[in-house]
Amino acid sequence: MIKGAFNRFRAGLRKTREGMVGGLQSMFGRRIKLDPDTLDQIEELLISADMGVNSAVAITRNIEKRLKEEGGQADLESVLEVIRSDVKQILETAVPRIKPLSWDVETGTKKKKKKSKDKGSKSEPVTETSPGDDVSPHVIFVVGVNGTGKTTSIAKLAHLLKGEGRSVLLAAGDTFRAAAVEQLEIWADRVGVECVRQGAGADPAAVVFDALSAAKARGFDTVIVDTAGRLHTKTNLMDELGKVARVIRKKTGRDPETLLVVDGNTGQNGLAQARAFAETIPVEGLILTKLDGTSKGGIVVAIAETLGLPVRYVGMGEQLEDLAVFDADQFVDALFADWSDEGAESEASD
RNA sequence: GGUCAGGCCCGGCGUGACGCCGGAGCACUAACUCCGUCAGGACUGGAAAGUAGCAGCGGUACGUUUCCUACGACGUGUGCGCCGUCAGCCUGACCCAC
Repeated sequence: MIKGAFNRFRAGLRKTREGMVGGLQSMFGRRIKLDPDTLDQIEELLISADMGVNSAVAITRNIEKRLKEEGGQADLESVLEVIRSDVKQILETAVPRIKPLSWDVETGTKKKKKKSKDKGSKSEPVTETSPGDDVSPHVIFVVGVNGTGKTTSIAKLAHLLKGEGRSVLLAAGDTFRAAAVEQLEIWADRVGVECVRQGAGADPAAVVFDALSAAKARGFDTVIVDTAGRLHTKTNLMDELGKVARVIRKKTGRDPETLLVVDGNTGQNGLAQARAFAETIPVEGLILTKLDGTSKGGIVVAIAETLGLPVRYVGMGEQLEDLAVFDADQFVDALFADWSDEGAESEASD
């Protein structure tokens, strides 16, 4: 099971890995010397993998330190080791840094503000609700710009959660795009979960409202809400998201688990998207899609570093099974897989 | 099929939001082929005096504008409120029937 996920990471990240690790190798061979030129090249390489300038600079600085310790010269493995542990650290210490402006101010309800944030558990990102309780269902609110793969990811996610024994209800909140509702229904059918819908052009908040009462009445423990794709620059549409989120909170008494879907090929614009969404609603994490076949896998690092948004799930393929819970360890290992295979992984002290 | 709840659609009004365009104010903008004032210096003159005029300063045109102020036109997967038609469509919960 774990091995399977790891292999999927490994396969999906092939291009990123080849670009980065392969680049290092072809640039320097097995030994790397300490001089400004070399460091510049390394930094550039990291940036071109979309890790973000800040991360790249920080990592490069650590490499420099390491090289000094080793007498101005080191082999490829120890440099990779620095990169690897730095990346891991950035991913694991991600803490949300962006709060929606005036989110708490205009809340109509003064219900108990459940701020149960258990960031620690990576293996179980979904806050748990046991099916038996008459607690409100757990709501996963999926948002993102157009064409990032929201609907598909929802299907995969539903599949994944259903496999964990949860009863999942989908809410067809994309009332805008032609045939989006039908598409979600088809997926629901295929996955084998229920789906609440209304006609095209309906108010998404109304659909969600219906879905929540349906979930309560029929005893579903998890509701996944689809939304229409929207450009993060359209403020009125972002407001609409806020409205839906408020409806969810009012109805369930707590914030939904909001996941932002980002196309793994997007590069730096992903940052802008994440920021815009996070400023409107409390985004908890990301689903990074289409990571197979992209060489920009480093964007994970940039987002974690600058916005503090952790990646929760990763999409890497067409199949229903091609969505994996993101795990920093596996990710990093997969990112450097070919080289750690060549022995010397005993050096990994952490 | 019934009850309740909500949404969408149609016509009209008001008020906001956003986008876009226009013009206005502000701001910025002439090293040089703009104006004024022209230190220094230059030129004419024996001198008195005068001439052209750089930098600086003050204006003005062409132009620019990320931001700022107020306005107008157009637009909207835009919020709120109201009036009308209440014909239609969709969804949820509960009940009844099968």
